[in-house]
Amino acid sequence: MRHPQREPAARRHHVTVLAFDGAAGFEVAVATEVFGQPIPQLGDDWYALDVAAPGGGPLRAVPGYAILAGAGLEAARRADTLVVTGSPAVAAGAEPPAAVLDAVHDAAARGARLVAMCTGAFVLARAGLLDGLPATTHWRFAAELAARFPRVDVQQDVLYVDAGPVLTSAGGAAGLDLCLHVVRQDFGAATANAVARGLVLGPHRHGGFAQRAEAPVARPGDDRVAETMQWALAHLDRPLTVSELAGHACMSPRTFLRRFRAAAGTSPSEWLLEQRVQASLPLLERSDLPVETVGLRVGFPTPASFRKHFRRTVGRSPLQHRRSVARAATF
DNA sequence: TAGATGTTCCGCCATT
DNA sequence: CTAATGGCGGAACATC
Repeated sequence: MRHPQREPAARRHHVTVLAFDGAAGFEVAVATEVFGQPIPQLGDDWYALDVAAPGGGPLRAVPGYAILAGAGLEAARRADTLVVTGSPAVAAGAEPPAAVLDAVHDAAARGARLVAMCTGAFVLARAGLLDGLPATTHWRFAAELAARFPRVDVQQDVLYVDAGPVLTSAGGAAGLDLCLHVVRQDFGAATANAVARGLVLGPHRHGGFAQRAEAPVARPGDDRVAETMQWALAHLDRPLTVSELAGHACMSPRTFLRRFRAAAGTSPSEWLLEQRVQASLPLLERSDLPVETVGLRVGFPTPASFRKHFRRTVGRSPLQHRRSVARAATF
């Protein structure tokens, strides 16, 4: 399942989201949004998802509502990937339910992949499954995690850590990044991007996909692509061709194209267009430069091409955008 | 608006 | 044997 771009999985990849009383509802929601939404283009070659809780049925969630788990913990026995959610209580020192720890142990023994978001790391740590491994959690709890589980190599200030079979993420939205990272591993960057788009997750992840995050899993060569993306961002104003970028990455254009798509999920030219449009936004919003000049600054040689691509991604013309933002700013 | 010209990018395949 | 590479052709696309 590591690099399934090769061929479709023979059977569906089973994801079980494990939750218990006092669950952090947001974590459960993030996992079910990413893994539980069908992708029409993929049909059955996609995840099958369960939400499992001890005994099944309703459980109190933290923001003041209930979650109705569709399955009991026995569902976790089928899981290829077990998403372990936590609760504020376990972060504060409460013992996770024994049945939950059992399910986690069982999954680990079977070689299932364990994905913990935020306080879920405390559950894995309590199960002893993070010993000797790098892991992370919400910054508010990182010191607590390190103090209580000294054998865990707690990473501060990262969005998520991929330590092979055990993955952990920081709090809140970082869980989304981790889940998308998992999708990317299983189905490739293009599919992960499609899921992100479906969630209307902004493309404005500074520096592009491969840049953000430590991604310890990055394959050799991804850094050269990432560096080249970084370099391209700093030189958007000049015309950038694929062969130029490839040269910068010390690869043939053909290989660069392949690597780029694997890392970013899109083609260099499409990515460049997106970056150029993104770069034009602050100039339109916070300067009085003529539209043509803004276009030139971000690498659109003619106003026509600037307008066209701007409209395609933003949905309105550069001038319309400037005006609507200016109006918003007066309020 | 139509058309000439250049670019991109992907399948194919021999090579490493 | 597998995996990655990079050259080639050509369709699709962008540009002026």
